[in-house]
Amino acid sequence: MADVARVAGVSSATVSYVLSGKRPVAPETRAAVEAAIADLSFTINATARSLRTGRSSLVALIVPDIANPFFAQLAATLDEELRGLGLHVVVCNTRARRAEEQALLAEATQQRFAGVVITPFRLKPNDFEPIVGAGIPVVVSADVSFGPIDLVTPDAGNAIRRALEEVAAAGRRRIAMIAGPRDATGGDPRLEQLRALALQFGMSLPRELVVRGEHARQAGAAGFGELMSRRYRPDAIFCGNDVIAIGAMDKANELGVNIPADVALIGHDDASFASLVRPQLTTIRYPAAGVGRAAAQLLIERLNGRQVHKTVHIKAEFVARSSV
Amino acid sequence: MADVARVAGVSSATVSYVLSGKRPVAPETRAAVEAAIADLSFTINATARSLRTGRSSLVALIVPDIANPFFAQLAATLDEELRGLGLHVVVCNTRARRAEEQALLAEATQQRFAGVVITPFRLKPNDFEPIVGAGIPVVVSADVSFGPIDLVTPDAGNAIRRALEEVAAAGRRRIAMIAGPRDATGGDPRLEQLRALALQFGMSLPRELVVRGEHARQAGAAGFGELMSRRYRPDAIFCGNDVIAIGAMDKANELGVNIPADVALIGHDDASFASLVRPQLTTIRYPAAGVGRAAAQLLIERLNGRQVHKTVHIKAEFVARSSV
DNA sequence: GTGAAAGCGCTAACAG
DNA sequence: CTGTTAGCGCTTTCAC
Repeated sequence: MADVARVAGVSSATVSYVLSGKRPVAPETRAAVEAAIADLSFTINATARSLRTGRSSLVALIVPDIANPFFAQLAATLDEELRGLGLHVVVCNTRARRAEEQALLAEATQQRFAGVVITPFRLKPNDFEPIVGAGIPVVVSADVSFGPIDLVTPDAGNAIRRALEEVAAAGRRRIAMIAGPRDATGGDPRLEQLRALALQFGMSLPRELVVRGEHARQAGAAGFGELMSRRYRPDAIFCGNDVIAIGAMDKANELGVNIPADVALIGHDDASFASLVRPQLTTIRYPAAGVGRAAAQLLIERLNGRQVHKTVHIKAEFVARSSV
Repeated sequence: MADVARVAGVSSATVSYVLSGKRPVAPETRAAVEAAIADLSFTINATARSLRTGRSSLVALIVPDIANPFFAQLAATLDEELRGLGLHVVVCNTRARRAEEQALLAEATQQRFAGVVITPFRLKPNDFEPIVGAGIPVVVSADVSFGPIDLVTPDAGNAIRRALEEVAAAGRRRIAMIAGPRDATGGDPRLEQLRALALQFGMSLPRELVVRGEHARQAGAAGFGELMSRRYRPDAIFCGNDVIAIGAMDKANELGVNIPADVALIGHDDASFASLVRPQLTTIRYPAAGVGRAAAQLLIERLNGRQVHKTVHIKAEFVARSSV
């Protein structure tokens, strides 16, 4: 920048103002500066700018698995929403591991990121104290609250009710669930909610019909196999997410179990592949794009100075396809 | 850091050395510093460090569509490979638009990123001059070369030959392709290569059996519809990638065209959903994880000082499933 | 084993 | 409309 100033015969402040437009610059001066910039193929140093202004143009998106289409879509939407403000999305994979979640939060703090959007998996509310203390806006996308952190969370009651109606209408009574791991923070709200609502429908979700594993295809297959080996076999299985449901389908194929004739299968999220598999997956749609937009909105408001906590509920929706 | 130094009763240089371990520090001094750090919940400012050292810990991954499972997987792998070196991946979506590709390259330059991995779509080789001139290592993952830039590229000859064998064995002769857009850089090598090899098999790929569109599901559907409306109907359709192939399947369902009885369908990439759809998609597998590892490797070598250009070929592989 | 001090490249008062 | 200048917070010689 000093070089540019010299070549253009002006001060470096003027160069800065030409670049930022934060104060008027005479046309000839501006032209001279622009010529010098082109001549020297000068590129402003965003690092120096960030140090000086204390503002970064990077937002971290911290998720358990970027290869999961739900999170990939979330990343795409967030990017789309934030790009207009000159913000970029740094995607970080935690593989659902607590240590990596912590490390990434610390990293975001060190980098003085403009903000963080995170789907925590094994983090506890007080893990957020340092980053919040550092003044970095954080938005959590999760089923459970993390205290004072802005939250985007599903409102799935109706969708689950609709699913149960459908299941009941098909004459099914023996509900099971392939849920997430026991040590995920907040337990498994999807499980609790399903259990509560099932009771209202006169069905039960007994402990022995709940199996657990990671949110992975493999775990879905294992879970399904386990449930099929029970003396009391379920006739409808809810899954923690669609990836698990796909794994369950894998195993059903392998075992020659017919879906939905022998057992109904209900996913969660409506990931892009849910309508691709056969039978097409009946699922609780939780729209990644909607979540991304809400998270972006919340973040932007914080960036604009909002101080009070806010929660946004995103309505989930029952999508009837062929697996029930 | 100055605060920490004051509280610990040492100089800020010492604090820096405690943090970096770049020179020995007496145990008591170190303890005092660490206590002060904890007391003040001090977090090092990565921006200031970057400005001073001229090194960033961020690598940009610039792709046409992060929601495409191929690129999502690429992102995940790159992250995994680079994390050990303390590098983070900034995922940037170009939506295949030249203007966005250019803007993102410029942004990476301004941010003085440690490196860039990019799948260019409408960029020309000289678009890379500024960033390369700025000394930022760039790795391109593409079918065509971008001159002096390190390249990860498919070696798909055998896989395509195998596909053609299969098609020929099924008694099919009328090959078609749903290719990418005409204005993509380097034209469409997948098309050229298919055409050349088809000739060797005594089949032809006439111009009127090539339709074009974006690498999107919608475009695949449109392309399939167009091909089905031809007087000279194909009996085997190759697709530019799996997303296009899925779109073609959508349309086949809609039109009541049976795959593979009426027409065979061959995808490209083996994206995660290829084995999920019914019929399962026969495809040319181009392994995203392999590409990611190769790109990471190339980048790391550059970071370690390699100056000479390098190209890595990743073997593609024919995956026979049910759509042929 | 430790400290003093220069300076990375920029922005934003302040002054004219 | 433009210039001067003081740092932002760190790393790294150089000196002790």
